Amino acid sequence: MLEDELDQAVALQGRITAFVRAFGLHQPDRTPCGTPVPSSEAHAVGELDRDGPLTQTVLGERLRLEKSTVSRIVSQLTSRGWVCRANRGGDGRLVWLELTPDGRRAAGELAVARAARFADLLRNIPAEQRPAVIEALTTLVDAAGGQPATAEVRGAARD
Amino acid sequence: MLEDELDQAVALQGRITAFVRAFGLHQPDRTPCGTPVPSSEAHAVGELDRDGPLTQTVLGERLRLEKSTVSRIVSQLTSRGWVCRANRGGDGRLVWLELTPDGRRAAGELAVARAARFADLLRNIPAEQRPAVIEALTTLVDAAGGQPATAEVRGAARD
DNA sequence: CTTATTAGTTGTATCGTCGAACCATGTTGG
DNA sequence: CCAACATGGTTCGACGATACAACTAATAAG
Repeated sequence: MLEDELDQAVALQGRITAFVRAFGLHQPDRTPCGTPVPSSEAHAVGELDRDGPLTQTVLGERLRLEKSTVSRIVSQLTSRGWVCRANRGGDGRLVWLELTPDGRRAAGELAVARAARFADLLRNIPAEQRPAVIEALTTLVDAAGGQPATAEVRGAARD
Repeated sequence: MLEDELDQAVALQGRITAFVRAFGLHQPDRTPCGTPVPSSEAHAVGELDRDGPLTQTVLGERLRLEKSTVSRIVSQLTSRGWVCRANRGGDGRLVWLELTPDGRRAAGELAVARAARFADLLRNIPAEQRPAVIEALTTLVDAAGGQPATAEVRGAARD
């Protein structure tokens, strides 16, 4: 590796860890929305709200979580009355997940809280730099996504 | 809020959550470095390696963690033989943290693993875009840091 | 010298995730 | 047609990460 590239890697690492810490991505937070919602559930709800009914496996792929984890999250959401598990025809193994009306309402409230949080962040970025920041993040996601966190790679993540 | 700003906030949110998922920032991973190291410990070691001896409170500020959490992490690191707690003179309440030789060695190995991980990421970004991405992340950290995750704000984090 | 204040520790609770073992349901190949 | 394999989910057990509250020990303030 060239010197420059190493420097850049170190810089990138520093920026990302700094952002994780500064933005509080560390903390196992509950999102406020009437009743506090664990963030893993909020993510799942958001995904279901965005892209209609999904099977658990697909939801897991979207969230990049193990099927066992997804199963648990979905159980919590159903006991909250936000999601219903259905076995609609065809393949009897598939569990189709769909938001209930309550779930859709909750999804909306969560989206608002989320938007507020990010709007605050945005407000601290000079307007003329905003498009560049969003663009850069897109690039970053592409770079990270092309190389999904497989078992071998996954180990070094996050540090 | 203007329409544009809302759109941007939504875009920003989408990009950030996508990155968190794609890069595996979710997963409570162990970093490989001979023995697997929990990532919270890896962060602490990295910080101590970078900026000499620190007190626990200061380390907590750097990592943005509660003092109780820091205390626990440090206990794990000392039992691993990587950090020593010292009561060097002056204020008898302060616990000074310093890496042992083993700790420094481990810090080095972790740094290498980390660098490799980020170098991989970087490799997927076209060379000419790299400086822009790093620059954008710096902007983002500034924006997030100016508005530290205080108790009230913290709730909506991460979602 | 009594009363804060500050640094850390310990106890308790919750969240978040994984991997392995297991059970259905489906699919495939003799 | 049935045995062997594959696939979607569930349950179990383990561990990591974090917060808050209650507590101790040391120091600073009055």
